[in-house]
Amino acid sequence: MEKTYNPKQIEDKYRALWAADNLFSSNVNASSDKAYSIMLPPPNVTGSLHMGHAFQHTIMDILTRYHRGKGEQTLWQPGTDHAGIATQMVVERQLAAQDITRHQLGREKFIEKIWDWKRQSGGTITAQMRRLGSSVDWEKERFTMDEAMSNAVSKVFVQLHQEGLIYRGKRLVNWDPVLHTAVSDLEVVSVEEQGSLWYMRYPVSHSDEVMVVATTRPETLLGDSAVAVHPEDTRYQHLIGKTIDLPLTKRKINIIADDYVDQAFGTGCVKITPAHDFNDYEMGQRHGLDILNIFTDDAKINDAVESAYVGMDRFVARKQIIQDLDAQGLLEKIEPHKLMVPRGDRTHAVIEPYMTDQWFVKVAPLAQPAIDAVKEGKIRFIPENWDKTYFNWMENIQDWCISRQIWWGHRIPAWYDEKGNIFVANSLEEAQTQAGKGVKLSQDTDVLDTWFSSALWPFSTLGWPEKTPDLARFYPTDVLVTGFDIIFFWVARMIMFGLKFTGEVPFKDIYITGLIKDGHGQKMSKSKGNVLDPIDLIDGISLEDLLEKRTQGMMQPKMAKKITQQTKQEFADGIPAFGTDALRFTFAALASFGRDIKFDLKRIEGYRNFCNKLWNASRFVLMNLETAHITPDAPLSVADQWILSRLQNTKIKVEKHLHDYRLDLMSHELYEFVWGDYCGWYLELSKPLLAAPSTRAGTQATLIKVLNEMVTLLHPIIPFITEEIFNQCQTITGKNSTSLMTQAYPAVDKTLCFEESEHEIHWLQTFVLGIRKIRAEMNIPPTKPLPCFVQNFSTIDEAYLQKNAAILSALAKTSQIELLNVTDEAPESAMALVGEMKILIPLAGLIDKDQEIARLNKEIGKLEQQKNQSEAKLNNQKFTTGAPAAIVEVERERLAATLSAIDDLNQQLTKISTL
RNA sequence: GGGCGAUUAGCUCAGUUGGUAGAGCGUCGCCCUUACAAGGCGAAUGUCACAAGUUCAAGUCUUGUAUCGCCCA
Repeated sequence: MEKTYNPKQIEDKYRALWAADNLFSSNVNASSDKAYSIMLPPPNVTGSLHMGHAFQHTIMDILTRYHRGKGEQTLWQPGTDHAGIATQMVVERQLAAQDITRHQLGREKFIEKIWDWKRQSGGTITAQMRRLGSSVDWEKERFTMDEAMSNAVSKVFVQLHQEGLIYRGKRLVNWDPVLHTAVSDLEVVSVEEQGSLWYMRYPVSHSDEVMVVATTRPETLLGDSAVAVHPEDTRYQHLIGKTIDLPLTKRKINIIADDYVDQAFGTGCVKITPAHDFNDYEMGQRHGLDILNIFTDDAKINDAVESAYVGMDRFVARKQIIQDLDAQGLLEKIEPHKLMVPRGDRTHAVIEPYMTDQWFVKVAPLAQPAIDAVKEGKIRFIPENWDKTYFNWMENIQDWCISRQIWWGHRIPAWYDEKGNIFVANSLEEAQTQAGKGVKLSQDTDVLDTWFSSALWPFSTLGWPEKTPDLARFYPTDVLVTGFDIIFFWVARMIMFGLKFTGEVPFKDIYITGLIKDGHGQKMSKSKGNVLDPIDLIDGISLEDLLEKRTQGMMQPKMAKKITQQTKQEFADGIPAFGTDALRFTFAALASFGRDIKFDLKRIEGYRNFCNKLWNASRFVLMNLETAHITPDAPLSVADQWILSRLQNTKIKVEKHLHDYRLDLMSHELYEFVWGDYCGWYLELSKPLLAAPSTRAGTQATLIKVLNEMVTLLHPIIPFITEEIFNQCQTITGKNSTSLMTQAYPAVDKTLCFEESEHEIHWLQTFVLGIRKIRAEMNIPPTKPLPCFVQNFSTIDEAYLQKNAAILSALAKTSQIELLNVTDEAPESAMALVGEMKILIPLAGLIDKDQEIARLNKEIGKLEQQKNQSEAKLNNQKFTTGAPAAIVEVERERLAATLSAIDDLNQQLTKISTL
């Protein structure tokens, strides 16, 4: 083995091996009586793997590999999402580079282009998943636009329509005037921006009075249907019921009262524009107001209202209207005002609430069973308080706009005849049958929201609506691993559709992960230039390349400069190659239940070091056992029993943490065991044990046994390095297996728990630590052999001393250990305690007297504090009578031990001081 | 405005049914000891945001306050 762990070489090797032997297949363990399944939240096919994916994929892979190792038939279902708008935009942009628009190309040709593109570069993300070692069943990979998936979509649409749960209607939707389509709430990002509040004078009809109306959007004046005030607002009581002569138009609008109006905002009068504001729309419904749409599809003023502004862009119109109002003396004032501006996440255009014909899902009837499923515990959120967010949304749920005015996606299975009658059917043929022969039909031009097909993902991927064996075996799935940002848009909809169409929940657990932020807690984003590519952490990247990546295609050169500066500061030497395993271990270790996870390079460096540690421990074992003949049933030394016992303990905890989805604690447990117990103590213990013929065989067997189990336990987290170690060890273990992946996950073996050995090794550790401490504080080199005495020992101490003489000499570098009677006069020494037993290291020119006095004083000081605490408790009668007897007893023992130690140290102090 | 969350070592975070506050990184010493300097040995560092309450006992439970964050309207 190499002296230093080198991830690159081994990763390529095992990726190839796993693929060649098809070890990720869900056919593995087919005869098991248990099945386990996870659906990968299908990533956007246009996308690439970001840190959030890598994080969640690591979690899913750990769960998958663990259950596969447990012998369960395990499916991790992969696939990608067609991502309607995003994908369409990618291809449109490519066409734009050649000066072609999609309209010039036509719908069919354009869609062909998209498919071409998908075939070419749609595999980016799956290629990256392979780099991560994600053990998904590639044979089952699906794409939401696959034929089978599309059929499922159409079937669901038709059935919901038949049941009256899908309808077509005119409603306000989020409209992207650049893309010319409705977009979902998820695709709208509201950001606070600096705007203005315009105070406009609205003249009351047949009166000299004006009402001053404050608005952030003066151009919507054209579409005003009313002015509203609070019913209890004393300022305006006399005006309710009168009308306003709407400026710049020839229209009259009513003054109405509605308690939605906030008296304190602006002047307490609001203009109501039902066609261009969601709240105004609601109020319009309550009061039967006209809905007057004043915009075209690209947010220019239309001709619905006769005015001078027809054809103007909304922002041009705004300026003009302000100017014109001002000219007429109708502008009272302008105040700077911060407001939330909704923008499309792709186009960055200001989103308009816009009246259009759209298809909707009537959600309320579907929502109730979905709420119940969580309430009844059929589905469990982890961490559980996410259920509150879920309920909060589900209980106030709105109908879902599912149509999009784009070309890429599942086309709505609805046809119109020339009179506008609608025929919803699975195919043109069916629609034709409904419409009658000879009737000319044309299909709806809209496509479905991508989330519509995603909502079917857990069962459509398994073959639904067919009753396939996969569906029977793997549905409901076991856990959904996802972020909280899509609880509404995806998670809730899967539950609703799952229950509706399969009668069962789509998954039993929902593990909501935190969000990966950068080292400063900032969200990673292209525009901030703080994105980390997981692949760069694996392979490493130079500063130059990183700068190039982060500033490429920046809109503002100023930002590019700032990003360059920041990046240079943070990654002065670029990023070293940490390897996949280090990255995965880092993700596991970070997977606590917090909401934000700050990703700090120092962490991954630490876990890379952990991999190196594991590597070198294996190297040690291999070097020592190369020529050994392993006797599995050789008698075990105390140290062997101890490490085996610790191992069982570790396995118990690992299982528990895994079942609680606490991968951070799971990885921490394994980290401690490997680094602390195995490397820190056991390997050191094994050195003298291997040297002695009587213990050699047992230690050889234990070294390899524990190492082998260790890598098997770690394999779900760090599959590559463990696979390599496992394979290198096969000559010693005598196994002849193709892959660690086929090995059973180690179970707890209660017969290997040795309480007494744990006790003995604990004694030994205290002994060694005591001496090390004296050495360190007295500046005695760790290599210098020390003679020492022990005094005031029990029979157990004596037995331990005798048994462990060789080990103590190896670990504490004692040259000899001499037993002294209590009555014997000890030489001038530094002292450490192991329980009641004193370890004495003769000063004899080695140890500075003053230093030892200082050391003892410090030690005594600490113990005094402890003594005071214990005494305070025990002197409190309420404690001694009120607390459980066992607790009181522990406290008593603690005090006794402390007092005895103080006593010993004080004696020693006096002794040394008087020398 | 409604909901959720956070506040623990210099930094990033654990802390399981209340029972002596932990880890990693960083810092400070001493060591290139044949598995590992990507390492070893040792050390220092906390009014657990604040206040009150419950309790024999509170980082942990209750209430309130402050600061910060996220989601929804």
